[in-house]
Amino acid sequence: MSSRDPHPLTAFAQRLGSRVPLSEPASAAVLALPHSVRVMPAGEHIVRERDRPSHCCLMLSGFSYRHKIVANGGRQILAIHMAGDMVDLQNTFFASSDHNVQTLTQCEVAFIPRTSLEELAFSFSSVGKAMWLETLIDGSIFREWIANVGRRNAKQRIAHFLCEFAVRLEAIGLGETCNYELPMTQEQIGDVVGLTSVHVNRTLMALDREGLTERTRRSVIILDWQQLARAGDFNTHYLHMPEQPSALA
Amino acid sequence: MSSRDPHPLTAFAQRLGSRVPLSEPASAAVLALPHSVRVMPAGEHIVRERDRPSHCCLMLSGFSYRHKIVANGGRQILAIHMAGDMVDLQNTFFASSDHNVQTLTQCEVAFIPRTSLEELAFSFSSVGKAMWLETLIDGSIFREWIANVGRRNAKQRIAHFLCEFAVRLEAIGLGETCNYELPMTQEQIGDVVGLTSVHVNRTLMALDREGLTERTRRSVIILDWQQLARAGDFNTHYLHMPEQPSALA
DNA sequence: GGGCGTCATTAACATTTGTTGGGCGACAAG
DNA sequence: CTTGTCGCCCAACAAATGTTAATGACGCCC
Repeated sequence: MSSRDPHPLTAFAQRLGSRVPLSEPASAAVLALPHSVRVMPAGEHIVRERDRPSHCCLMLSGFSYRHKIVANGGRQILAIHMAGDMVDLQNTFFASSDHNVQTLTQCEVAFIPRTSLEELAFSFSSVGKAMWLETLIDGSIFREWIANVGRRNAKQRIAHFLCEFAVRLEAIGLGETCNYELPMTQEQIGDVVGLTSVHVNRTLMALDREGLTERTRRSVIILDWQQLARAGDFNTHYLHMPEQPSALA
Repeated sequence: MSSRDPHPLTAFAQRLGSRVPLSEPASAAVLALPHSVRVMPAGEHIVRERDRPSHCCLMLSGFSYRHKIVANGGRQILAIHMAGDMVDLQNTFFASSDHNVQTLTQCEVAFIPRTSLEELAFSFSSVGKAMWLETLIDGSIFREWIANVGRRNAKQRIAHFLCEFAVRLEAIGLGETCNYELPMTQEQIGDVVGLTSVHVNRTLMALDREGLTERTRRSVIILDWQQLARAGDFNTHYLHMPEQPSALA
């Protein structure tokens, strides 16, 4: 492994360490996890519903999403994942997956055997606790999304999503909070917030017209963070970030 | 502790054991957890948003619910909890709670210190794994709820909720699947499925008229399980129950 | 450079869901 | 027994969102 090609699990170890301080040996054990790195094109399945995944997948770059298909063929996106996210702690301990995971863009992913991860979690309680915290944060985001689709109107939902994406991107050091690429079609945004693509379009245009955002294709510029956050009833509390960036609401 | 008053944590130990087999000492350690039992009247707060809970709370009897309040004063219920559920694994490891938990009926709850629970989880990996599984199942239910409010219409949402409640009640040995007491007002049901109480009423009446259910006050009788499950796009898969009752869809 | 497919945009119209407000019955408090 | 409150039920109307369909822009492949 050359210096131009750092160890692929470094970012993961740092992320866990930011939740719970890791001792030197614990950190080394994380880096020693067996894994294989794969590059996957956009639109490919990482996990399918009813699969019994034997590996857990860690995002190294790119974006992926979880989703479910409902009776009438509608699709609901349940989460968006980006670099550093553990994509399948959610399913690996179940007998079979209850939802799909698919790449949104081209992705580099590291596959780690479920059993190795499990052993590690119970050999180093610091690592176990950090991983547990990660799953709890996933849960917290799920809860916020329930509230978002259940009790907010179209404008609030979309504003909230734009804010969340911005904050999460910045937290991992990709893009500025107020100017980023959103790698999704309006139909996919609709599947996130429980709206049709037509209504997503109406609402995005309205946000632009009101001067809160400025979009061109996939790029989003947030012109007035305070107002957008207010419009989306957004607050970083539920993200439980290690240190709260004080600049944001 | 007399024989008429069994150890309050027995059910909890059994529940964990149904997920991951527990050795004799592991099981004993669960029962040895320090705890204090309290009876709480209906409508009381167990956890408030922004609290830093030092104790985790285990439901012994009764029903409680998690919820968030959004900008316009709307409320979204995020989960319903019943006997045997661990109410606050969700929050105890965070610096502060991101939502509220409140009793729905009178409840008996056992408060267990967070630190004891944490120590136990890392002393006995079987217990740790079982607890982890519990939180993953909570997450799975959250995901299903996102899909429910995001992509199903009123009839589907409510039918789905009625089915879920029925199956969960039966799983813990309370009430039959097709005839139970639902301890919620129609407004609270609305807060679960993201609808107004007026529309919940319309929809419940329609289910009755179509012969799928029969209700009087808080009692629900499911006349045609198959059809109700189909109407609600309901399937027990996401509940990840230890043994699937084959009688249900 | 031309052709093709995907995606954003818009409009007209349909449907679902929300809002308001009133009546009624069950239950609890006095 | 009376009264008040709460929750269920209902109807008329309002608003939000979905549906369908057409158009144009853009990027990609040959």
